[in-house]
Amino acid sequence: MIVTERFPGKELAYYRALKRRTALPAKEEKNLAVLEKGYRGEYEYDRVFDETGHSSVFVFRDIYLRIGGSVAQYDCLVVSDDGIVVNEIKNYSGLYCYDRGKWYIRDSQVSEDALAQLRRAVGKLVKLRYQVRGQFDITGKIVFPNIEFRLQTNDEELWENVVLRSGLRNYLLQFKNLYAGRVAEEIAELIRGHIVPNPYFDKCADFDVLRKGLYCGSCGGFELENRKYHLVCESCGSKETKETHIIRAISDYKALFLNEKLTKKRFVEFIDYKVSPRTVLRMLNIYCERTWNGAFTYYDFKYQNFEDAYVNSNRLWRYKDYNLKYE
DNA sequence: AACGGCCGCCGTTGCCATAT
DNA sequence: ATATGGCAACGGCGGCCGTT
Repeated sequence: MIVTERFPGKELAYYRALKRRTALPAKEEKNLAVLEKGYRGEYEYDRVFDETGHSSVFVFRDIYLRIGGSVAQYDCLVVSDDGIVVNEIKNYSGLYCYDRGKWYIRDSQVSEDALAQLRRAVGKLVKLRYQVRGQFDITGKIVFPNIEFRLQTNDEELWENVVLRSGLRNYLLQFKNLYAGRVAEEIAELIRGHIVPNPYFDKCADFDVLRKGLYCGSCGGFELENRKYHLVCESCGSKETKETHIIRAISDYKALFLNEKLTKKRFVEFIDYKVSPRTVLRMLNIYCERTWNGAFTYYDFKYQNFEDAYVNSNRLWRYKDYNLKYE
């Protein structure tokens, strides 16, 4: 069963939201593409794992663990009575060569060393196990979920530590035979106790240079006709409720201004007063946790992101979206 | 200088009319 | 029935000002 769900990370969410409202410099555009590709790989891995089934084990997706003063990121941890399996997911594509600790694609060396990362990730957990005098196994694999990935190496140790797309289904199927009882519960509890938010990303966008307003969820256009209940995109004709637009904007605001409080005043400025402040306030009170602070009342989005709020807010939508993208 | 009452500011809420 | 938004009332807080 899934203990922690995977969401697009802070950095990916930040650049996605930023791209909507500014022109990204080439360097950031490239960074965004790398992040998107990585996320697609994790998504593919999750998809196959969901298909093969994980009901008998505990699965942690995309977590950061603070162990002994430093924080390590884990793409996926599988916990059973046997112990912990670490999966480091790399969505590489193309022909990669590995030779004595170095990775190459075509003639250039790859900056990261997946095997070293896996060893570090496992090593951190070994340290944690030592701290609690635990008695369980910790193993790991590098998973390459991209069908276009080819690996060339004579290194036996590496081959023992990788799972290719062709073998992914079979690899994940083995977890069906594992069992999570009392021991697994304890390990899962131990892991849960060390989870921290991603400490490595704390960028904050420049409010003043961002394009203000609301944009179409289908084509991204900012030219919207303001009707009652709906905003209609003037370029593609998609019609979305004001509620949908506001949720999307709250989600973007959260991704863009990590260190900034969300206040109503700031928010209506962010959406360029496209929806009446009265309605905005109602939405904030539905989708956010409010903290009273005298003149400085602020709101915290209850959901991970737009999709999370859109799908998991259990409200009946009297007025529907007519978004061409999803039809 | 310290205290306290008054007032205005600003954000929130209640209520209502209206559109769908 | 429900979403929206206008309007007015409400309430917390800080500043102002007069009194002690």
